[in-house]
Amino acid sequence: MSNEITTTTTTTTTPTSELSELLSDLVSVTHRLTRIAAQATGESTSPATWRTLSVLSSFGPMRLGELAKQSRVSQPTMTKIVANLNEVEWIRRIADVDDARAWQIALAPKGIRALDEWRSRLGEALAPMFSDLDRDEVDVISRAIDLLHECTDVRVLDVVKAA
Amino acid sequence: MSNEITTTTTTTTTPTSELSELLSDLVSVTHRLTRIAAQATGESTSPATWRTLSVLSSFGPMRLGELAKQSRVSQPTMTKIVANLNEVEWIRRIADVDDARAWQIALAPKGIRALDEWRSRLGEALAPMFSDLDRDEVDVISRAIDLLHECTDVRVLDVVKAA
DNA sequence: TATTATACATAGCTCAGCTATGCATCTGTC
DNA sequence: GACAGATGCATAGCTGAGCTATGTATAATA
Repeated sequence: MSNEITTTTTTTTTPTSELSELLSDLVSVTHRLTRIAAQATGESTSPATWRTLSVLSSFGPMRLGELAKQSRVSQPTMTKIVANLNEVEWIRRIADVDDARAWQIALAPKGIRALDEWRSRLGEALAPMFSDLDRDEVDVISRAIDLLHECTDVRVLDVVKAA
Repeated sequence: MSNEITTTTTTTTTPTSELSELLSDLVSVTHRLTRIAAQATGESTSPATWRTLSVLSSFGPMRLGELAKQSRVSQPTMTKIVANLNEVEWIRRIADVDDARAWQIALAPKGIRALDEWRSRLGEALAPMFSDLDRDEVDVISRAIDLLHECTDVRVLDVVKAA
């Protein structure tokens, strides 16, 4: 590494430089993990689709546009994703009683099953790489994921507006 | 869940089912983070390219094929990436003295700078979302990243050794 | 009722990544 | 040392995800 000069000694605040390195590392390792997962499971379904299903699973039915924001894709992209998901009956479109332009997109039983199966496949594919971890280490990762969820879930919206 | 029979009873091991959930969560949150990063920084350069530069930065010069494995892309894809990187002079191709078919791909000064700048941009873009974290929480994430690195890098090292 | 805003759909493009294959070089066997 | 197969990279061509721009229908409002 080339720019290691700026190691500060403060106790509580995290200097931006350090955060930068941390976050870029995270993005790197994370992206690698995604690729490993994709290759290991021979995935044909796009990550965005799984993310969409996850969002529906976590937050319940919502409009297509909202779903697009949550899943971080453009509205036209979400239109495609939803169309595909509809075709395989992983979701249902429910007419919005208050607004004839809109749909509520809801997870269908098949979608729930598919999501579960995906998670299993993912776990099976990746587990061998993580088999050496002990309880504590798994716990660290688990807590980190929770933190990342917190940080990316809610404020996401604010940051998006700013950009 | 198909192969849950093999869950051992030792106290320290983590059942596959839990790992599955954990890992799928990780992949989800991770992918979201990637998209946030991409959108926030208005990235035009592909993640694979940054990953390639990171690998070179961490492990030093290596062959194109090896780089492909490390970065988890196919060899033809890496050929493209390297061609692009070469064009903007972020890497240099060094003829391999032992094998006229091969090149050693090395990070060039411009590439080092570009990588640093990317990390900064990433940090600046994402830092606001993580500003509320205290030292301990940052530490948890940091340790998780280390663990992930270990778990995903292992074979990488073998591959490196092999060469 | 006419105008503007909003929600989703469609069209068309770009680019990353893949497989299949080609070409050059290396390695091993006779 | 020459030929066969293996290996390293390049090229061709395809697919699919994502985007912007725009269209169409409905809402909201003056």
